[in-house]
Amino acid sequence: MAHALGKLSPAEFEIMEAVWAHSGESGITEVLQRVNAVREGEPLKRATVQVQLRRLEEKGWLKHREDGRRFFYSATAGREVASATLAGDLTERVFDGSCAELVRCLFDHQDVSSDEIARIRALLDKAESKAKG
Amino acid sequence: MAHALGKLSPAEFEIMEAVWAHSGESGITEVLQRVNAVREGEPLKRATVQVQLRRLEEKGWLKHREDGRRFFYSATAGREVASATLAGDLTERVFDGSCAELVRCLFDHQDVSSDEIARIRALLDKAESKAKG
DNA sequence: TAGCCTTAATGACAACTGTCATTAAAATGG
DNA sequence: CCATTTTAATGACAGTTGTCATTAAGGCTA
Repeated sequence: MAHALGKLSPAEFEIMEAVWAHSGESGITEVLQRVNAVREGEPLKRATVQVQLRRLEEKGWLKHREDGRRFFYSATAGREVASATLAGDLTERVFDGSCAELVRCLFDHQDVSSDEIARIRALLDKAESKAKG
Repeated sequence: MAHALGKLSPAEFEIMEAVWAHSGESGITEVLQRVNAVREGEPLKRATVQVQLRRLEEKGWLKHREDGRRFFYSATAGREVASATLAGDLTERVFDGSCAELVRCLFDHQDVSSDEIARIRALLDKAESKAKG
C-alpha cells in the first residue's frame, strides 16, 4: 500500500468533511468556503486551510492535481473509512474492543431518542439475519 | 467547578487505566508496574509515567498526597466519566451526534459477535422500558 | 561515613496540532 | 503596462504529546 493513512486530528477531519461534501475535486477556495459555512467559532483563514490540505496530502488522505496555478484536491478514501477508523480505534482503546460496551456507555450518559433506538434495533435485526442467512 | 477535566490523550488514558485499576491511591512505582504489565510494545520508564501523572493532575484527572518523599495519586473521576466523554465527543464530531450512525458504522466495518448483538439488544429493551415506565 | 538505592524534579527534544502573516508569483482588468 | 487580485509557498509560533536522561535530595546499609 501507499501511505497507510495516518490518524486524523479533529481539525483535519473538519477539513476532510469539506472535501467529502462534494464528490470529485475541490479547489482551496471552495474548501475554505465550505468549511467556514459550517464552522462554529471564528472562520479559518485561507493559509490555514491550505496548510491543512498539504498536511492531509502528506498523510495520504488527499491527492492533488494542478491546473495552471490552481490546486484541486480529491480524497483518496471516503468519509466512511475515516469514521470507521476513528470508531474502531476508540472501541479498541477505550472499550476493550467491545462495541456493546461502547453502546452501553452512550446509553448511560447520553440521551438517545426513541427514534435512534428504533434505528439501532433495525441494524441488529439486519446483522442477525445476515449471520443466519 | 475546579478544573474542567481536559481531554485525555491515548497515552494519558493508558496511565489512567493503571490508576483506575485499583481503588484508592497508587504510588508511582505501582502505576509504572501496572501499566507495563499490560502494555504492548516497549515498557515505559519511570520518569515517563511520573511526568504523565503530573500532567494528569494539571488536567484535573488526578490529585496527589505526599507521604514523606512518596507521592500517592488518586483519580478525581472514574473511568466511566472519561470513556463517556471520549465516546460522546466522537459521536458528536464524527457522527453528527447520532449514536445510531456510530453503531451502523461499527456494524458495517467490524465483526460484531452474536453475543455482542444480544447484549446490545438487551440494552435497547432496557432503554425502551425506561422511556415507557 | 561512604556508598548505594529510591524517589521526585528538571530540562530536553522531536513530532504533531492549530493557526496565521507575509511573501512572491501569476493572472486579470483597465 | 500598471495596479489589483488571486493563489500557493514559506516561515513562524505557541501549545500538546510522548518519551527520556540526568540531577539532586533522602534514606538505608555495610
